[in-house]
Amino acid sequence: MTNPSKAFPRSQYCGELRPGHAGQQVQLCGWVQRSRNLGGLIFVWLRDKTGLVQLVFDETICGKELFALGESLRGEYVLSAEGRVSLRAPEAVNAKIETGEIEVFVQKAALLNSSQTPPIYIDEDHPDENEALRLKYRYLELRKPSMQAMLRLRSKLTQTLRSYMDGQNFIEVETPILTKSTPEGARDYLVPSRVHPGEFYALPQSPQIYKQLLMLGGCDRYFQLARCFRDEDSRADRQPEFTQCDLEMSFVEPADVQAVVEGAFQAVFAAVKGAEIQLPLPRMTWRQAMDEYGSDKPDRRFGLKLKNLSDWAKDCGFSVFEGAPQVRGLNAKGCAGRLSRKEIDALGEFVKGFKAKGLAWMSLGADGVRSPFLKFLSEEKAAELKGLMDAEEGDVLFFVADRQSVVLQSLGQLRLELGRRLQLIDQGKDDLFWVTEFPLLEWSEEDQRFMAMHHPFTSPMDEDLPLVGSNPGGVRAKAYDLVLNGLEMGSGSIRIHKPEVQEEMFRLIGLPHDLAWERFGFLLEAFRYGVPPHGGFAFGIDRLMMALTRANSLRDVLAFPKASNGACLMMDTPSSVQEEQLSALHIAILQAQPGEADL
RNA sequence: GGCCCGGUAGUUCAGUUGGUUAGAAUGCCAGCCUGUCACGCUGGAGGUCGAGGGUUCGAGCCCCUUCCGGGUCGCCA
Repeated sequence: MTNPSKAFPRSQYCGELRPGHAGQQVQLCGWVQRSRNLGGLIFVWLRDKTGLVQLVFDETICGKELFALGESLRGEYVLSAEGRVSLRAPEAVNAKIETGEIEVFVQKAALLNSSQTPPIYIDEDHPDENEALRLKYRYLELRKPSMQAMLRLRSKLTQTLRSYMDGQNFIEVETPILTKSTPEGARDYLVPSRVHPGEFYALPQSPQIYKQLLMLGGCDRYFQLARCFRDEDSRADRQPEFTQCDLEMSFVEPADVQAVVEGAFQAVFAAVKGAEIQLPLPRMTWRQAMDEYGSDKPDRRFGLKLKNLSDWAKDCGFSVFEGAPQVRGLNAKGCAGRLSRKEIDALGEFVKGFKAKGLAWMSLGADGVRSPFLKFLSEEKAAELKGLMDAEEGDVLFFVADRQSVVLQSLGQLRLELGRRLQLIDQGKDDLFWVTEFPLLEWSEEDQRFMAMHHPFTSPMDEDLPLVGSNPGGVRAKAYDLVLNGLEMGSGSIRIHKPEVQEEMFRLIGLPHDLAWERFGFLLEAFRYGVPPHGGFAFGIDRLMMALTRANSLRDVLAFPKASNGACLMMDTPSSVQEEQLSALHIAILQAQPGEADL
């Protein structure tokens, strides 16, 4: 019995019925997927979260009254039905549905609810249906088998994580959602205080400070499936609220944290995919990732590595290359026949989107070498270039000359674009690895100061401490990211636990002593009371789901996602509130309400 | 904030050089049909062409503004 209810008895779920149930009396509940009325015989597909089963209304068996009920059924009507499971004749078997070898002859049924004609198709045959409609009627979309499978997978994933973390001696602690605004980093969602006029809570971007305080609190090993909020524009892989598996450990170095995280991924892959992951995972330094792939989250499922040509370019004869701080190239192996001149020009436009001034190229076709800049090169330099690029007939070479950040980003993005266009990515493969030794700081042109690359509590690497005074930009951090198929799964670090190092860090990012104390005083004070060395990690559950299911968007792995502008189309939120609510919160709206502007 | 794509029946879409009453499929409604499974057959209803303005004798189509959805750059410690 799958349902103890006396009012709505249910002996099985629809999708569970098999030939072995033949002859049994079953009680089912579900929604009408489709009905086919042949006149004296009606076939109805009944659907629940497990799948479909065919009900048969035969007037000679079910009687006139029940037959009339069968005739009245329409899509998404809610039905409870009782009947006898019967093997179908061999020629009547439907191999397309799991329950296609049997059907249920209805003997009793009750119409529990009718339904309007649904605005979206509740099946897998219309995947490209209008996204806005699907979001508005998300509760209908959730009835689709693919959505049900996603929710089950997600539940399995979180159950696996909780059980694994528990086994590793972690305790789950819930940290506040109403917390303090942290000016470094992403914009916060703010919550006005009624009791404290003019003051605000912020929703957490991550439980970062709380988890460090938990280490101070002697918890030793903490984790949480934490909801996090960032008020920044969305992307296909970025939602304003998301869930992270957040963890922190005391008395550890990077390898200790990484071992726990690796184990978690191994457990998850085994549980939800039946896939085995070999540990320890591969590691690659940030420097190597940037040099070879132009990205700190490289997709290594295909080649096309970047080559540094800066030394070669110094006296190459082509002034654009000679005058640039850096020149790098990548070799699209064997693509001369697959990329037309028009497509190469389009790729030139593509890299301009990443601030590159242009894309130099060289095509080594069967009919000879073509390149807009070949005429500037001596035969010797051209030969050198081919050698450096590992070029042979059939290849197309691309080059960008600019300052390092532009060269790396534009070529890194070009590499991904080529991977997609030329379908170089092996979708059957999962590539999971660590990127380590991130820089501690990152220079911000906009603010003309160093910013913490990870966050301002990240510990420098011990061997780089002497560089802090002379070359802050060269200091590496005990910071590490986990990358899966070119997606950043998460990041972590060992934290600073020495007050004097923390003060130095605030100095490096230009945060004056007074301001640091104003913002993080509670933390700095706490650090005076015996901080254990500690570090941790956080990885996105949503992104992990996206990678596991090969989804193109986070919307596909969330029960109730937001649209790209952050709105919920189903509830139509954010929305305006009553004047009294605003005044209770001491808030006045300066601009016109949405919708009033055009009056 | 910038750029690109889209918005026509409940739904997915077509709509020619600007030209008669805006079409198809599916869904919906009615009738017929006892082995369908994308059931079939017959008939019917269904439209603010996202909204506003402009050009024109005439606009779904051209122009301007704007709203909505998707993608992306900036942004995302």
